[in-house]
Amino acid sequence: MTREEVANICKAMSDTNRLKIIEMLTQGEKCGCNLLEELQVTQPTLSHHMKVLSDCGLVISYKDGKWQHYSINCERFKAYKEYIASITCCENTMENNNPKGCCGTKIDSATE
Amino acid sequence: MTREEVANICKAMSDTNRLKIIEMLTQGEKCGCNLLEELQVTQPTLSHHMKVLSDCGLVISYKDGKWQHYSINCERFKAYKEYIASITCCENTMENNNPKGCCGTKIDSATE
DNA sequence: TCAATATATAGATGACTGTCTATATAGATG
DNA sequence: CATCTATATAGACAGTCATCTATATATTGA
Repeated sequence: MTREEVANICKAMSDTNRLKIIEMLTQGEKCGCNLLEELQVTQPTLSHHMKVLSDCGLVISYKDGKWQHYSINCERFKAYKEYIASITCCENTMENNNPKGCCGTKIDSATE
Repeated sequence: MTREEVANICKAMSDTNRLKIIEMLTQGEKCGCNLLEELQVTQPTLSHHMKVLSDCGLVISYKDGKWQHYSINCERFKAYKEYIASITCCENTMENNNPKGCCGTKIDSATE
């Protein structure tokens, strides 16, 4: 997953309404009208949010009659989780040297 | 961590330059001039990015002479990781019922 | 076929964002 | 003090975003 893809996913998740949608989808797939009931937005606004979530690959959907069913794209979200997990801090620096507390590791290179 | 805080962190991470900065800080703390060397932006733009990362609590800094040292706020980032980890999909739904593949779990509630 | 329902698209608008140039502030050094 | 270096602030600008209203499309059911 490229840095740009991660940035796009983060952008999609940078809205509280979309975060709420993702949280709801954690419980399993939902159709648009189900999601709409829980959000204080109009239907076109929800449609816009679902497009944003779909475009970055975080959400997948299929049509079933007049309903559009949405769910989290597990594989895609897993890749995102792995990127986030790779952002370490205390985990891998405290072992080496830690002169100034939790994150205060020394700079190993030059320029100082 | 509230949904709004998560959204703010995601927004801060929704820019490739800021993601690169975070990746660099994974190796340990860095001063502004170190970061600037690796990015194709002007110094005021970097300053802006560091403010965004600081304002959402993802990055902390201290002044040392004329240098400003930045590092990842471990606790804050850990809380973010925990939120992301709580967004489950296959992990907890496949055990129950899974009629349509990976994410196609049935809706347990009403409205259909 | 007609009406109701679910969803998408088009277009508008006010707010926010990433970037720049210009300038200010502050510490280090000769 | 004067100069260099590191960083921050101010202001501008083009682009993007979340939201709305209005409207179109598509499916279901009487």
